[in-house]
Amino acid sequence: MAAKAQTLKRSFYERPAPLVSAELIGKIFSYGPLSGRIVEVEAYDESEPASHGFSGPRKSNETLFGPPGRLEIYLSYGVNFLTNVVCQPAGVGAGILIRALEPLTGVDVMRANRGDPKDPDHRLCSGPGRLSKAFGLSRADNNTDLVVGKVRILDDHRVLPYATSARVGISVGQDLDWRFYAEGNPSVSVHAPVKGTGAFKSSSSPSSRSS
DNA sequence: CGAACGATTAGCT
DNA sequence: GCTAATCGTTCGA
Repeated sequence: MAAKAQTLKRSFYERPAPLVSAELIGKIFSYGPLSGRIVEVEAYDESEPASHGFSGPRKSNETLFGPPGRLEIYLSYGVNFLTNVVCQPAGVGAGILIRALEPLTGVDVMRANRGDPKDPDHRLCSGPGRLSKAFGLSRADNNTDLVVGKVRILDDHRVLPYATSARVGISVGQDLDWRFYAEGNPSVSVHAPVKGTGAFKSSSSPSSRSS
């Protein structure tokens, strides 16, 4: 029977970020005619320096400290917009970075938004900056409500197995396994493997792997 | 007030 | 594999 997808309720987001993260894997990220299944996320918390909310509430990260169940769009490296889901009760500053989606509908629009006609489907939303661009999300969409707004996260009751690992792209907080991803899914942004902290010998760089 | 850096990505060696 | 692009925020003098 075709399980109909329904919008996640507010209460879904009103829980700790790592817990919500695990349950977000397999859910559907939807914006108008565009949709994609969530296959990779990372949890963040104000209590650890890896978060851009670590230095406390600011005008720029106001959304992150606001009510749960909203979208926070954040400009990274002055180049890319990253999409976050605000979690926890208000004021905690916890969020979830959406890192990758498996495109479901509106693939042609996504490709147009990305501006690369040759981009294969599985790569359109393979990365936090990429999926934001594919969905046309920018700073103007900051603070969008995921429960009653134009962007929704839907549950079609499909369960997707996931694995966990340390988060990527950060220099601190790597001891926490707060990255959740659908193992084997081609849309997962398989970033560089977690590197050691510089204790490797000079000859131990087997970079002979081809892409 | 100036310098440095970041939850990334695309493009070149 | 490595680095530039690009801008808002943070930190130090």
